[in-house]
Amino acid sequence: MATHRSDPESDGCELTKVARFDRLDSGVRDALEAICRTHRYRAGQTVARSGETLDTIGCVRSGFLRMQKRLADGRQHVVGLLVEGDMFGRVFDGALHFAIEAATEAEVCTFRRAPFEELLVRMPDLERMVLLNILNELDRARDWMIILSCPRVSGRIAGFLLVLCSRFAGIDHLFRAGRRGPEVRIPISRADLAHLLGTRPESISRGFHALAEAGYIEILRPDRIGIRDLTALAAEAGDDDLALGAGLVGGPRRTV
Amino acid sequence: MATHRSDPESDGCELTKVARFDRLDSGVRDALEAICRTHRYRAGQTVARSGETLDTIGCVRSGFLRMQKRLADGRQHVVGLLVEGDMFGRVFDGALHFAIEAATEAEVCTFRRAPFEELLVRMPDLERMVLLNILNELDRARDWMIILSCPRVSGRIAGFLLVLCSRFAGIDHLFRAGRRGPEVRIPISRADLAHLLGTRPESISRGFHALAEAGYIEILRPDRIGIRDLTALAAEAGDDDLALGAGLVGGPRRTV
DNA sequence: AAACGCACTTGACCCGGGTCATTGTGGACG
DNA sequence: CGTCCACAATGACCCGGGTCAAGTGCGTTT
Repeated sequence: MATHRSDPESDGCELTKVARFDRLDSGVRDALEAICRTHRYRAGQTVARSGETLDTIGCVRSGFLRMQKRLADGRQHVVGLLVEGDMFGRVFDGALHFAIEAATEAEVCTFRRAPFEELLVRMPDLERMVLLNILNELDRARDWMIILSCPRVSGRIAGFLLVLCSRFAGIDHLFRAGRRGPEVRIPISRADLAHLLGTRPESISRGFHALAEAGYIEILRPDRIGIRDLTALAAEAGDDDLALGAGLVGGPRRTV
Repeated sequence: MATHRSDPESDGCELTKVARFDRLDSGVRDALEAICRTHRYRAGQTVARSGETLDTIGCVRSGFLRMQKRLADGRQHVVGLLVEGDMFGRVFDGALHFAIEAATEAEVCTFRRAPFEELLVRMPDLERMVLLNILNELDRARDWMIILSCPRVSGRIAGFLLVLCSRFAGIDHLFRAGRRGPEVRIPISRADLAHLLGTRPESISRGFHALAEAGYIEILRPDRIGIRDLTALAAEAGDDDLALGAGLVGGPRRTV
């Protein structure tokens, strides 16, 4: 990691615990462990700046990172979230086109770039995994474009909730079955959500309350939403096949 | 290619003419040529349907393809354009998540999938190229999200024009230096443009004329736009560094 | 040359949401 | 226990653009 990164603590790293790596054979994994370090970030800390050329490849172990681009007019747009298991950084080349920040407390493990790329060349399995990872990311970006294309803010929120549901299922501090249906935790503020969905905090607020009034969701707390009608949400998002469920935030859609 | 594809004519293929392949050594290229066929499509023809599992990897030789997703509510959203040199289809796995149609007359060459993947495994250079291609696509998708995030339609149009300019520079039937500045050809209809930019044809029209009234562009013909003030366009699009210029429609941003 | 079709343009109307301002609300801290 | 502060919610206002409906221009047909 570049040194300007307000140096979070750092220590070793057990890759076996990261789902995405458990298919690799242990030789590859051992080689990875050797060039891996773990870093911790507090919410709001910068992980990488736009334009920066990272000397590492990163992998999120816990928490959320957001990728965002600051625009000339001051607008700031989030182009994606990174959650547990997601990788970032550029293999073989180049500068980032967006900044990466911790959206919540987060653990990130990093591989030094040169040895990582060497490994890539020597270990086709690993290169294959990286390639599939990137394909996944591409799919998520496209799904995200579909969500953003929704003309009404409430539709975009609905799409986002669907994504959260499918992504968080199984992670019990983010997704639980309440007595009246599933509940998701929104891990980011209204302001971040607004950036994410291309709108303003006020409209996010209005959107949530519109969905609540329609009976599709229940606002248990600002950051805790009860899902009451999944199908209606999908319709609101304009999603025909709940395909968004696999969208935006991580989750391998295919395996090696 | 799957057989339902209203069979365009097809013949051999000279890969050396496709810019993206000219860095590969001739051995790899010969191997590719052996599994390559060229197909021609008329504007509007379907190249691949959403959900279909292509048995080929494709590469655009001329013209435009558009990737689009039809939504439950009838809306239809374009998630990207493919131009000369761009590749599509999925290596190693999976169904397409969107349909691919010819936006204009187009030539496409295809590689049968199984032998292509075999080549990938045997030829690291090729796999590297494919990986970089996908990374490029990802960047373009993110840039496109930035354009789509622009709240005003005129800003989105401005962003689109920037992309066209940078992408078309050098292709003289699409981009020429007129006496009062560069001129780009818009290769698709207002209706398509509306789908692309997440709006309606009427607003596209109004947007163009707003930019024209501001003096940023001149509408020589509906499909032929004179660029008068590149900087103002960039500002309108909210782009701080003209980064969009390398966006959406193809164009390797990095090389092997 | 007249008629037709298609794509683009223009106008009128109205709703969603951006914007600004104000008012809750809950947690941290003295 | 009260103060402070950040965030969320709500209200008022107005502009952009979605929508529906004509109108225009150009190429093609007969």
